Amino acid sequence: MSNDVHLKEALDTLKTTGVRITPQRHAILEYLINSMIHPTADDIYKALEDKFPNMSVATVYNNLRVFREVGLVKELTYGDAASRFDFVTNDHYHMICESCGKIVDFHYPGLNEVEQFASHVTGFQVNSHRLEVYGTCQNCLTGQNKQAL
Amino acid sequence: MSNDVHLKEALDTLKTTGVRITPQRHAILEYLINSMIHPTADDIYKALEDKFPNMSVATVYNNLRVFREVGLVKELTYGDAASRFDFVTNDHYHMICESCGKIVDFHYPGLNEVEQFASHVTGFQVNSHRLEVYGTCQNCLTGQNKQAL
DNA sequence: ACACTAATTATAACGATTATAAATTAAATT
DNA sequence: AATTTAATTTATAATCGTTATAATTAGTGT
Repeated sequence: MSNDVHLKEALDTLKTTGVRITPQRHAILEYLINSMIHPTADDIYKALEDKFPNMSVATVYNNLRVFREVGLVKELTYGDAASRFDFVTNDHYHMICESCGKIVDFHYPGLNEVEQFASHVTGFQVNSHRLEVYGTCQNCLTGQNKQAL
Repeated sequence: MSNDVHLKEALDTLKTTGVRITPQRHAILEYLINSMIHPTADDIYKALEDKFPNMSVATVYNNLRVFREVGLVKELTYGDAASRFDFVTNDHYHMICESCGKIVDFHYPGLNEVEQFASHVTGFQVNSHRLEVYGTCQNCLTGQNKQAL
């Protein structure tokens, strides 16, 4: 599915949910959809400061929260470090480079059985799960491109 | 394996690694091993303030970092919210109640194949993975014990 | 017991995120 | 198109978890 369609559908979702479509929201969504880097709030803020010189960081955070609540966006949290935001398309997991911080999507089928198993042993009603794989990317393995996570 | 043995082994690990065993470290380790709540740094700080009225929060954080580096402790990060710390015994995953924040351990075999698969598709060299299942615990399902996460 | 170095303490600083209040604006209604 | 109103944005300050700093204290091998 093309990015244009994704954007159009996202805007529809907002309309349906009664969330106003402001230029800032439009731009943030567009950036999120086209971005491949799983950006932080600050990445987005910086990327849009040419188009919106007066936009506040709070606006970015506020709208990312709105998008998350509506289900358009997933927040990936990393302790003290800044959260990264991911436009929701279809289910995928993340492979994270511990050397340079790069995040690569990968698809993997049914971890439903893990959910079922966990539900059975703990007695919890399961809603979702989170899986991340950590390692080192090819770039970092061959020595180039070192930078802090 | 009993908690006493765990503590003794942990102290051995420290000795072997050349990490000094201070009363504070002893107490933090002991608390971590006996605690079932996957405490935050602040939980630990508060729990030990009777025994160590002059202990600094920094000491707790410093030592948790040391323990993590030596492999005795795992840090579970949750975005803006405080990290929780888990004494490493054998491999297990976490079931997290989204209503009250309770964390329950559960064991599950080989997710190695996921690691292998991910490594294959992404070209990363895999080090580890993280899996968490989210849901609602029995207590919260039946309505009691509501509190913020 | 001594000396050497690491660990602790107290405090300030940091960075990500959120709360607040005033100003602006999207969009429903006329 | 003008009006209205509540939602949104902005600017700023505040919050909270965590880390850096520098001075003091205390483990541990000799």
